[in-house]
Amino acid sequence: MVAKTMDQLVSLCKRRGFIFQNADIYGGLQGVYDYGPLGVELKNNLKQAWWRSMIYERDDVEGLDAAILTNQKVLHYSGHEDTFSDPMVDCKKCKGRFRADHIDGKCPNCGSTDLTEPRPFNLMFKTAIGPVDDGSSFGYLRPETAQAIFTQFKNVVDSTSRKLPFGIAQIGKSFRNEITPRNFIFRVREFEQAELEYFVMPGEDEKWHEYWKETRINWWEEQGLKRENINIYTTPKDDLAHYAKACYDIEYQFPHGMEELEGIANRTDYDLGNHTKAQDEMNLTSHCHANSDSTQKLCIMDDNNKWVVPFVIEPSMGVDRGVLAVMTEAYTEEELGDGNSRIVLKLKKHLAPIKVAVIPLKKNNEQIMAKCHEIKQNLLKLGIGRVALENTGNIGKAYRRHDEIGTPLCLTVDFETIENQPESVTVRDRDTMEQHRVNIADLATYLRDYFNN
RNA sequence: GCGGGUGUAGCUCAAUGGUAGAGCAGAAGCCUUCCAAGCUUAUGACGGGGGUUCGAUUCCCCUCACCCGCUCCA
Repeated sequence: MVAKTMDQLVSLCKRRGFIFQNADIYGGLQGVYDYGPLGVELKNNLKQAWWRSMIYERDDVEGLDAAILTNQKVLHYSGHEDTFSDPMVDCKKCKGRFRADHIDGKCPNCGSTDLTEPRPFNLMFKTAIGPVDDGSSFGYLRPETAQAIFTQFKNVVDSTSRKLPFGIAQIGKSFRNEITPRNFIFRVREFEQAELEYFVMPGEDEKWHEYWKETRINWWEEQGLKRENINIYTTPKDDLAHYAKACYDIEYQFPHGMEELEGIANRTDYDLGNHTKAQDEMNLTSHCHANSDSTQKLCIMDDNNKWVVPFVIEPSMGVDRGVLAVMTEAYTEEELGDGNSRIVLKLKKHLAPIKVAVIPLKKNNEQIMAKCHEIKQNLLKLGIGRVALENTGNIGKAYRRHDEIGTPLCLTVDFETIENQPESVTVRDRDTMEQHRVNIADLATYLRDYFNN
């Protein structure tokens, strides 16, 4: 049966080249990981699946790839500078918030001792911009990709003639100086997000919030996660982030527990309200930061020719967490009888790092090797993804190796291939281990059908 | 950040105050070899720094990283 611990996954990731500790040869860097040869393929495939479903398969979402370096004002008006700083405690009685190191267990406001535990805020990475590092010119590494979507809202609307509802999607790195990175790539300091900000008419926000919850659950199931391993957590009103009216978490049964994979928040008009100029004219429902610096009105014309600041529904996924989830789900240890077993990564085929392995039955036979090279070159033209030539020289090892990295199909060139007509190879299925012969002339059609279904 | 634990080869483990051993993986080679076969050859480690000691992988201190709990939420 399936026995999976984080240790097993970490071991597989290193052994096979999915994920390595960053700066490994110097002892590592806490909460930072690098994706290896197979990991980068898997992660790219997952991001591509997201991008396809968000943008190519829809008519109402545009893409964006904004900078990581962020103008300080963006994160000032977004509220991050206020809420994301030193460890803070909240007074549960008067709701005051204080730096943990400035008080000693007692609220300086009302005297209550009913305080929350110190919590880390403002974990943003600050960096000097320009040649002189005297503190006069600095920016931040973005702590989330979302803010650039809000600050570029007007430019996107103006350049694409969008009407509500519509969305802007973005994938990219974000940085948070987490106090406690933990659980492999689950909580890290440099991570990748895939975020959609979906702009809707105020009043229609709750409907769309439900819509995106269902849509995103379905997408995760398409990535191979079993519904029984997914939990939908509805954040209680009292625990909601300052910007959210409501929030669902899509949680997944990771090796270390049921934890958040994606958040789907109703952010109302808080973000656009924070960043817009002329806030007084906007009929904002949120309590926004007074903004004296913005140069644009972040609103859109509705059907009645009235300007409106849209509400925002935000499905925000952790890409690294997604990689961890699909690997967790796919990791399978199977008994084969006689004390024999194999590890199989039963990834969905669109996610598999290597789509097809071409394997010589005997690696020191020139004819077989030549045929393998020829087949590999021809398969590359299909555009189905990475095709690997596997020449370890032992057919059983090659199959086990590709089981472990999730390669869906192995093609083996044997003596029959080079001696008989028409030329054929065996095709071996990762999950069933069954194989059958396919003529080389039919391979292109066979593989296209296989990978398109 | 606090408390607890761990760190020996690519992976999984062993031994030891006298300078480290195995299985598997990886490399080269032989074999008409379809589910981790066999044989030959070569290769590979005490996380880092300091201290005690004639001598430290082992004992002590510091540091780095990972794991568990508190915490967190992409």
